[in-house]
Amino acid sequence: MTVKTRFAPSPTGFLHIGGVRTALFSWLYARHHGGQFVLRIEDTDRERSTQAAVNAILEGLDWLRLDHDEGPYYQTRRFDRYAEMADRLLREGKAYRCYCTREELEARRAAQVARGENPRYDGRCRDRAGPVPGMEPVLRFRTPTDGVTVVDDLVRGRVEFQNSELDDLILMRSDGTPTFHFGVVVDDGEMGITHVIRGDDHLNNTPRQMHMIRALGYPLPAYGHLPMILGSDGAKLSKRHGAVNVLEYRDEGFLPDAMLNYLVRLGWAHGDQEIFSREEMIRLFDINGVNASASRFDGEKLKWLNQQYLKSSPPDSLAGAFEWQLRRAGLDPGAGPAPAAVIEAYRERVATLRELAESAAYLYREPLQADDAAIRKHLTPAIGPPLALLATRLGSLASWTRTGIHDAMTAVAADAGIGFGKLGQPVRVAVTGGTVSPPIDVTLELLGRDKALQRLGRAVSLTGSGAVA
RNA sequence: GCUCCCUUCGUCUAGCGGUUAGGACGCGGCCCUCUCAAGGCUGAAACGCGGGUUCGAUUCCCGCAGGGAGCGCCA
Repeated sequence: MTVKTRFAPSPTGFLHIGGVRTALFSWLYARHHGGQFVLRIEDTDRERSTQAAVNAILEGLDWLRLDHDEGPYYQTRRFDRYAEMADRLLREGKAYRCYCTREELEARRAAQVARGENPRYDGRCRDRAGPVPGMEPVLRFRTPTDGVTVVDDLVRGRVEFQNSELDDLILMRSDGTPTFHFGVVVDDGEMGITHVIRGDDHLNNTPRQMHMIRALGYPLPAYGHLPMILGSDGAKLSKRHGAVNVLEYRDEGFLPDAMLNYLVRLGWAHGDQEIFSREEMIRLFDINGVNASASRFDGEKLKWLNQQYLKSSPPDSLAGAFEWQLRRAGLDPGAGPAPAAVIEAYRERVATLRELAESAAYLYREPLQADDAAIRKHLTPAIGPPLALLATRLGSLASWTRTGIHDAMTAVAADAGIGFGKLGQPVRVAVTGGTVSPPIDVTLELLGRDKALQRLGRAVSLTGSGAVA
C-alpha cells in the first residue's frame, strides 16, 4: 500500500504556524514513505471562506516548498458528489432527515448542560414518520448507540470512546450544502487517503468520522493526531505572541528551511540533533517518534536556527531574498556592493535577513545617516589628524583590499601613537555612522574606495568643527 | 458540567526498570577581540503530587492536581 496523506486547511484566514507544522508532518510522512501528498481546500463554509485566504495558503506552502502531488482540490466543486453519497446513506437508512430547529436544539443543549450531561443531539428525529411541511430538514448520520469505538492513534496509542457518548452529526445542512465532517469523510475515502495526520483538536471527532467511513464503505485510514503549538506563555498561540502567520516570518527575513527545521523539532526529535536539512528530515522522520504533549513556540530558538542557516548557506543562494529585503526597506540593491559580499560579512552578526538589510543599510544609502552620540564620542578633535592621514594613505593604495586597508590603518595608528582600536572606532563611525559593523578593514573594502574616502573626508571636517564636544 | 488528551531544566527535547538524568535555545562567567557578533571553555537550572507493581522506578499501573482540546446547520 502506498502512503497517501493530505493537508486540508479551511481558507478562513492566513496560514497559521500551527497549520504549517501539521502540513509539514503530513508532508514528511508522505515523503519519507515515498507516498503522495494531497492538498485539499475545505471551503464548505461559504460564509467565511475567501479567495485571499486560499492564496495565502498557497503562497505559504510554496514559500516553504511543501509541494503536493495532487490538488488543490476544492470541496465547493464537489458538492454534487457529497449529495450523491448523502442520498445513498438516506436510502440505506444510515442517515435520516431531522426537522429540529436551531432554537429547539439550543434549548435542549442548555438543559443538558444544566443537568450535567454532555450536550448532544438526542436523536428524536431518528424514527420520524414524515416531513414537516414548509421546513427544509438537515440530514443526520445514524451513529451506533452502543458499543465502543477504538482509535489506534499513531501518536497517542489506543484511545477508546463509548458510542453512547457520540451523537448524530449533521451531514447536509438544510440549504443542501455538506458539513465539514461529511466532506472530510467522503473526500478522504474517495481520494484514497491512507493516513490522516491532523491537529489533536480533531481527536474527539475521529470516532464519529470512523462510523461514517464504514457506512460509506471506504477503508479506514490510520490516524495520527498531533499536539498543539502554544504561545510562549502556554496559552493558545495568538497574535499577542508575535507573528502567527507564516508569511510574516518570510517578511521578517526568516529562511524557509530554518522555519521547517524549527517546526519539526516541536514534538519530534532524533536524538540530540538540532539541525536537519530537508533531506535529513525526510529520511529520519517518522510519526512514531512524535510526542503527544503540546509544545510552546520559542521565537528565540527560531532566530538562533535561522542564523545557523544564514551562516551555512552559500551566500549566493541568499542574494535574492536579501535584495528583496533591501527593497522592502526602501533601498536600491544596485547602489551598494554585491549582495553575496555583504551576506558574507554580516551573516554571523545578524539573525535574520531583515536585520541584515537594516545593519547594512549604510552601504546602500546616501547621504550617510549618522548617530549623533557616536559622533560626539568618537570624532574628537584629537582624531582629526590621524583620520586625515589615513584618508591620504588609503587614497594612494594600489588596490582596494582588506589587507591593504588593514596595513595602512596599522601604520597610521603607529604613527599617531595610538592602538588600532583607538583608530578603528572613529573610522567605523565615520563610514557607517554607527559603532557596530564587521571588522573595519572588511567594512571599508565593502564600502568601496570612493565612498570610504568621501565619508572619511567629511568626518575629518566634523572633528575640526564645533560639532564635537 | 460531560467526554477525550497531555505532564523531564524557564523553553524545545533525549531517556524507553539500575544514568553523576544527556543535548539545544535562553541566562551567568571566562577566553578570543578594532566594535558587534560568531566561536571555544564553563556555571546555574528538571523527572507535578500520592499510592501501588518491583530487589530497584523519571521510566509500568491507579488516583489526584494542573494544563489543553472537543461538546454548532464552524472547520
